[in-house]
Amino acid sequence: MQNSTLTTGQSKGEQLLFLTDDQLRQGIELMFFAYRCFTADPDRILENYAYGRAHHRAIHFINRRPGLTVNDLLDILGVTKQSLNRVLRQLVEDGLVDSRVGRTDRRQRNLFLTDKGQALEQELSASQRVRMRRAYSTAGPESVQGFRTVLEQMIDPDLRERILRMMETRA
Amino acid sequence: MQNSTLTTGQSKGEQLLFLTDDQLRQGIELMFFAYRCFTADPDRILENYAYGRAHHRAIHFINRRPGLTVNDLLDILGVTKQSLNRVLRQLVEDGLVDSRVGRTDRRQRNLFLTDKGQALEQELSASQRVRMRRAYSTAGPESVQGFRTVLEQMIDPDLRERILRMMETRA
DNA sequence: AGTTTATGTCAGTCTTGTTGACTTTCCAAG
DNA sequence: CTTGGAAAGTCAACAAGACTGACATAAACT
Repeated sequence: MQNSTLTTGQSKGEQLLFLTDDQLRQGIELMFFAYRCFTADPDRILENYAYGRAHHRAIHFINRRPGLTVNDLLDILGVTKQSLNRVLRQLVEDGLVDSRVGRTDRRQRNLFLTDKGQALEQELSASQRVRMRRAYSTAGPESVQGFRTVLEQMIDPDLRERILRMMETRA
Repeated sequence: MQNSTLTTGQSKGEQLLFLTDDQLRQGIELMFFAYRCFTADPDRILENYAYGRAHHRAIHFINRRPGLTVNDLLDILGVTKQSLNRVLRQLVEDGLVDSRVGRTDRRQRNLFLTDKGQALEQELSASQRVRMRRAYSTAGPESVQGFRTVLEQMIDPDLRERILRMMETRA
């Protein structure tokens, strides 16, 4: 009975045993727990600054793509402008983010991290990289390749395309 | 310059190139986007029932370990009892969860899904399993193994132990 | 009998998301 | 040059879901 519930339309060949509902459910739980640990590190740091996860995300992607517009960021984060604006205003007020009027289109705002912002970004991402590095090196390169492949496939195709393009065109 | 920032103490051998800061950052972003897509499916379903992600998590683990106590669930979810209680009370009121007084220790409450609860669980987890199955089958068994290995390593050791034990002792 | 444990509850706060309405700025098409 | 609409910012109100702290109750343990 155990581990034998095959998914619809799957033959019982050994090569497909990783698609049982049980295996899928285990993957689902691993995602839940891993993500929680993954966000716990920066969350602890953010407490000291009275910021939240939303601030972290903004800082991360501004660092990733310096000069991106508010609309770009909205697109990436998938939240409303009102929600992002609250966070962004704080970061600008606190001198972590520089919001410059667009040169070609002056309606737009190009976002940059200040030195202070970069310092926090470094601190936050360092804490996550420590965890990733440990997991990667314990698991080994082949596992990491598989990890990346599956995660990519979990992302909606149109979003995946945008992300992969973003990752290629790195600073 | 690109993709060449080695992490502290890493030799430049090809076998360790997957530990550059860039690679780690890409892993971090993949986690962010994949998790968002991963939760988007059940979130859409939950809207129809006026429930949130917290309800989903409770339902998931009650289904996973029928008869678990409130304390067990608190331990797994890592939230406060006040936070869980709000959710649990709703689920009991709405007839999705059955809270029975413990037989050996009558202070405890053993939690079970009702038929109605199981139906919703099925609907929710099915939507996630569709995504997982698609990702798994596209990526292939070797990638899935790597995916699982890395995720396990991302989880704090003590929590990891408990989870793996939970996965083994499946219903 | 007193203490600890498991659970439940009330009140209040915070972050982060939402919607809706409105203004300002500015580009571009008519 | 005027005007329509897009981009951005702002204000207000609200909800979910996390938190803390205090307190209640029942049961079990010592």
